[in-house]
Amino acid sequence: MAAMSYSEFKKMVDLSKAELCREVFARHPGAFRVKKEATVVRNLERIFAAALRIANQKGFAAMTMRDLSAETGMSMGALYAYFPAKEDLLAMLQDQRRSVTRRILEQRLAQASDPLERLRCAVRTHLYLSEAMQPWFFFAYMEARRLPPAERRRTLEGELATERLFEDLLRQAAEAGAIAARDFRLSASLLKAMLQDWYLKHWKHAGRKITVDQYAAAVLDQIEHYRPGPGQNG
Amino acid sequence: MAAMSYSEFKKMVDLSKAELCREVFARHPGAFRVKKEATVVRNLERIFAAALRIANQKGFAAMTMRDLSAETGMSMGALYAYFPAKEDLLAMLQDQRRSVTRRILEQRLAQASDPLERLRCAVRTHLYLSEAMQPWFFFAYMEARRLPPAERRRTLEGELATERLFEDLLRQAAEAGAIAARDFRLSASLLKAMLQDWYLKHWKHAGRKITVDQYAAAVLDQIEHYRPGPGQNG
DNA sequence: GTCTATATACGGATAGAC
DNA sequence: GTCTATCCGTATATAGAC
Repeated sequence: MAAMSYSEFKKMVDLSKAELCREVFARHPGAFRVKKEATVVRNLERIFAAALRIANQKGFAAMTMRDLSAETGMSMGALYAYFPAKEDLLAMLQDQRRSVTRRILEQRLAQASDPLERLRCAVRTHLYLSEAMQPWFFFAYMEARRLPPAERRRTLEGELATERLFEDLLRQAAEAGAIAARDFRLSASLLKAMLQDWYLKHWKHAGRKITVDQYAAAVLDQIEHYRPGPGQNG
Repeated sequence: MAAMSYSEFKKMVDLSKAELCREVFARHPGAFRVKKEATVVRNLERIFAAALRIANQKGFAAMTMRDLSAETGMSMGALYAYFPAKEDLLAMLQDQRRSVTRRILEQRLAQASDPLERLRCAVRTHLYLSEAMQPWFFFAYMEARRLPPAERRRTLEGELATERLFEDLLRQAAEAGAIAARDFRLSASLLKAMLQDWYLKHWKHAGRKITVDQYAAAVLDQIEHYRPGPGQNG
């Protein structure tokens, strides 16, 4: 498989707002007082967009239902037809991000078999996902603490699973001789930190006109050109 | 200068809770209704420790003054003798972290002149600071959004200044031939992400029994052993 | 399905005693 | 310096009309 770029990724994977909302509706059939899919999807789009915009600016706790009402143009009564409590809106956003990430990552990885290509694919896919859904990823990271214990555990476990995936991919690439050996667990940790910085400091990278493809190249460059051995350092 | 370890760092730099509180008192003379230094320091210790513990667990906005009262054992009335409003407590914590970071980083860097040593010193010092003051750094990162615009700008500018410092250190080390050339600005960005992950995911690293010295070595290893050139990749 | 109006509770901040 | 008691605004959530 040739290296996929972000624009190709976007053509192949539908992460449109409408599609995300349709999935939420499909995954939680009885969760809404409103029953007509088109209506639910249309209003969820407004709610999610507004909630992510406000919460990512001043924090979910500081966002009031009145803020959300004003930003969506919906009344408070109408909002409560789409989630039983404010806290459930938070869980919905977290859950959808996690579900999409896992699904897409698995799909994309299944298409590559060469170890180095799999590693590159995973890095790029993670960055592309967080680019296409930046507000969702930022929100999930910053608000993970506020989840109820059960949801919190699931999010944490998802994070660790992703990290273990990267650890395995690094190890397999090294065993195939494609990259140099190293401390795979610690390297996976550092790699994850770099991937997360892409969506956590999105405004900074955007201001510098760095594209997600350039960022992916820089991260992969750093990983692939690590060559331990007798150094030139004193 | 020989490589400094975390235990040596802690012997030389006093980042005890009492010392931090003494500095806050010294830096804001008229800010407290209570005037006796010993009393202010003793109570600030309790307040800061409790506030960081609660806020880092569930977020500053979700921490109520009643929570803080219970955790400190002080009454609400007493608390308000140490800050005019909840928001000012937030600013105080942010401000003190920023002030300490800038001061210590400058002090330590002034002691090294060799470019590679300066780079290593900066990386280690940043990690050691965030290890010694982990709750402060975590808090500052997660709650930066909630600051009033003026304070917010100062924090942001401090972050960018630190990143520019790392960019310069990388460039100078490369010009001295100590490390390979690369995109210095982007590399500084990635470096910063790795440094921040140390305190953002502190529980994870601690659970894996990674010491801050091991982490520093891994980060420096990755930077110093980057060797672009004809690769073994297909 | 959506709106207006409101019940109910909780949080920040202060007054005034000791 | 610290405590108790309380004021008052504001937040979530709901009831019931349309």
